[in-house]
Amino acid sequence: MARKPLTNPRKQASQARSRVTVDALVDATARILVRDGYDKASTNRIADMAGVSIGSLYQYYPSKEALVAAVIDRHNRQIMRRVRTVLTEIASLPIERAVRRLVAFAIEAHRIDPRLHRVLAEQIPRVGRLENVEALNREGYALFRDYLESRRDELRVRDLDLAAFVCATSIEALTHSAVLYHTEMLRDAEALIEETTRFISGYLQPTSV
Amino acid sequence: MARKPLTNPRKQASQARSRVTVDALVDATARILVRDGYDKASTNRIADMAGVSIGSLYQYYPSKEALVAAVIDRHNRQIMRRVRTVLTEIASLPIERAVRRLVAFAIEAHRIDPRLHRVLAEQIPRVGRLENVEALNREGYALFRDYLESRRDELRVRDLDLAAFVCATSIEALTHSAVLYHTEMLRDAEALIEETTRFISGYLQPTSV
DNA sequence: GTGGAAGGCGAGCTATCGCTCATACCCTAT
DNA sequence: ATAGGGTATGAGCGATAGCTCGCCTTCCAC
Repeated sequence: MARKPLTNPRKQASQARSRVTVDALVDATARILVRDGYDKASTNRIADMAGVSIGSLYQYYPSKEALVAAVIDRHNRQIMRRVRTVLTEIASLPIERAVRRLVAFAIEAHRIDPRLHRVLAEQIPRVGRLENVEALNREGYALFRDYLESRRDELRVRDLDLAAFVCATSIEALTHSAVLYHTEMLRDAEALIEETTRFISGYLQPTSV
Repeated sequence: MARKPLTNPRKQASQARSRVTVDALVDATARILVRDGYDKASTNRIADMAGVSIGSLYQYYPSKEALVAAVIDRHNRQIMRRVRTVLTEIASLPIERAVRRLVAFAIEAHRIDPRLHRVLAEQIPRVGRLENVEALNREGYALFRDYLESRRDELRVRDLDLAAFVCATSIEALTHSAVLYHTEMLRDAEALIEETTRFISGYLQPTSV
């Protein structure tokens, strides 16, 4: 079951001029994915929108999948940078406040570019970037697990790995679903944040109320 | 923003012979989606696998998307039938037992054909079946909400709609993720069910412990 | 038993896809 | 100022996609 299509860049751009080209290509790929979807995102069209010839495209990326992978990787790097920042910020906060901050962050993050987020979420599996994404997910769990570890004696949960999985997966699903499919909920985002916080911290803490 | 590609069947099969043909087409589409993915699922290939000519394929479905939509609709009907059954079964159960049953069911349901479930989940948006799926989701929420309503005085949650959304989304996300991306968790499925049940019913009930 | 509708067939059309390659321009180190 | 690698170009190739259309077969009401 050998994976044929190479999804890694072909060569590094070394001069400033070509770095512009590469950026334009990745940007154009993202824009077309959002505007037209994966099927309509042909390499010719991407090159066109980037204002670059098809030949140049293939200088840097061996396939359409490689371009999509580049968009995914870039997006994930941005998200993970934010995630790390937030998790550092909450390190010293008590559980409920920490959870509230995390939930608010998750909503913000989904709101940045919901349509790109959605298209990428859909395309990740077929571009073989699942492993990378899973790796980042696991990093996220691990970071949150560390936080839980530091508050262990305030928790009622036993298995911290499991708890981190439960919390992270739920927060992501709830915010994802609310932002993408139930936008009416965001009219009162406070209520959503409040309820989710109660949900999660009620699970973690012995009995808050 | 008119949707061009028609995704509805072209005509109803009236004779037994043609119903067989239509079934074969939908089956073949599902099998090819699972085996080769959406990109490789050409109409020629589908007709081939169904043992039917492309001409016949286009008698009943105007496009590849329509076929995928047919698979999605059929799959969703099956799932929803089960969901309704389970929600009827749990109607008389106390909260914790009801939630446990629901969680166990969700895992079962995801395990039936995980790969088909996954491919369909990925393809739903591009086939414009989102509305249908959302409608079914909402039916699911509503049914669960009815259950909550019947146990209102045992609950500590105020907004039942919100609570139903929170519970349903979380259960689906946790079981989905566990079955598709963290299969190692299923080695001890009991633990997962137990924890999720604690998670959800702890949120719903005043203070169980 | 026959005529018309329902069903089935598949060669082949057009469009577009991903991608290559021969050619030419730009930049920088010497 | 020039050599030579880095960069950019786009016509066009072979493959395959979705899909049509003219024709044949099967079914069924009468």
